[in-house]
Amino acid sequence: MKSTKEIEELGLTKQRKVVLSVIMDSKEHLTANEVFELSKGLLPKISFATVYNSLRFLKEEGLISEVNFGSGASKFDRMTDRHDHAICSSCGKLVDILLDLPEDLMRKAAERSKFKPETLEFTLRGTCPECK
Amino acid sequence: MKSTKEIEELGLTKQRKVVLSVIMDSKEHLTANEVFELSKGLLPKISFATVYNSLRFLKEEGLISEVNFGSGASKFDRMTDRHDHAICSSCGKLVDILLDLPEDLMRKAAERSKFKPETLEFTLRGTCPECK
DNA sequence: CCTTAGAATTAGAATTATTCTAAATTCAAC
DNA sequence: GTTGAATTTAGAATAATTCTAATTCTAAGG
Repeated sequence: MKSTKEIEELGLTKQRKVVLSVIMDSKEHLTANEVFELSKGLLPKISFATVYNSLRFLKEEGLISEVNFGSGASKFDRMTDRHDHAICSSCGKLVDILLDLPEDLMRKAAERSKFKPETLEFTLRGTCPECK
Repeated sequence: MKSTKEIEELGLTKQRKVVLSVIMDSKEHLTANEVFELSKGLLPKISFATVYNSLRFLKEEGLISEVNFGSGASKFDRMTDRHDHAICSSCGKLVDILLDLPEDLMRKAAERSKFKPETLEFTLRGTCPECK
C-alpha cells in the first residue's frame, strides 16, 4: 500500500483523483460502468474512456485492484492489504474476507509454478447467507 | 468430478459432446472464441450461440470450469479435482498448480464470510519463468 | 410408427464491456 | 510564453456475451 505522501507525488489529475475517491468511498466492488456513473456526479464532463484509462493507471500504480470471477464485467476495489474473497455461486455476490496466509503456502506455490511470487489469494466459492 | 457413467446419463447432444471434447483435449485454457474455432473443425455447422450455451450447460453440470483473472475473456478448463492457479502479472500467462488445502482453512473462510462453503482455491500472482 | 411438446440449435441481431482514434486541452520544462 | 509530452474528450470500433425467432431434434405417449 502506498502512503498518502507517495500518492501525492504521483500528481494525479483531477479526473484520476475523482475515480480514485469514488472507489475509496464505496463499500462495494464497483464495475467500470458504476465508477463512471458515480464519477459523473462529481465531475459531470468526465468521459468513459477517461474512467477506463484512470482505472488502468490506478491499477498499475497499485492503488486499486481488479477482480473478476467469470461472468460479467470486472469489478474494482480499493487496494487494502492482502485479502481474500468469497463469491456466491448462486447470485454472484462478492465479499472480502481476511484469512491468515499459512506458513510456506506461498513458497510451495512458487515452487510448483516456477513463478517469482508476489501475492497469494484465496477464493471461497459457496452460497451466501441470502441464498442459503 | 463426474464418472464416465454419469456423463453418459446426461445424454449430451452432438454439439455439447464436441465442445466438451475440445476442452478435454486441450492442454491450454481456451476462450469461448477458441472453443468455437476448434469446435467448427469437428462440426462445421456449429454456431457461436450453441458454443456459449454448451459452455454454460457443461459448467452447470460441473464438467468444465470457467476462470477469469481480470482483463480479457473468460477461459474454460476441463474440470479436474480441486486445483489452484498461478497467473503472470506481466504477460497474463495462466497455469494450473496443485497445493494442499490446509486443514481448517475452508472452515475459517466459511466462518468469516458466513457462506456455505463449496470449494476454496488459491491464486498466485507473480512473474512467470519467461518474464523473469 | 405418428404426433406432439419441450429442449436444443441455428443465424444473426442486440447488448454489454472494453479499447482505440483523432482532435482539443492541460501541464510541466525550458 | 513556447514547445512537447501526456491527458482528456467524444465518439467510433472492436470484443465478448446474450438474446430472439424460426427451425430442428428428441423422447414420451398413444
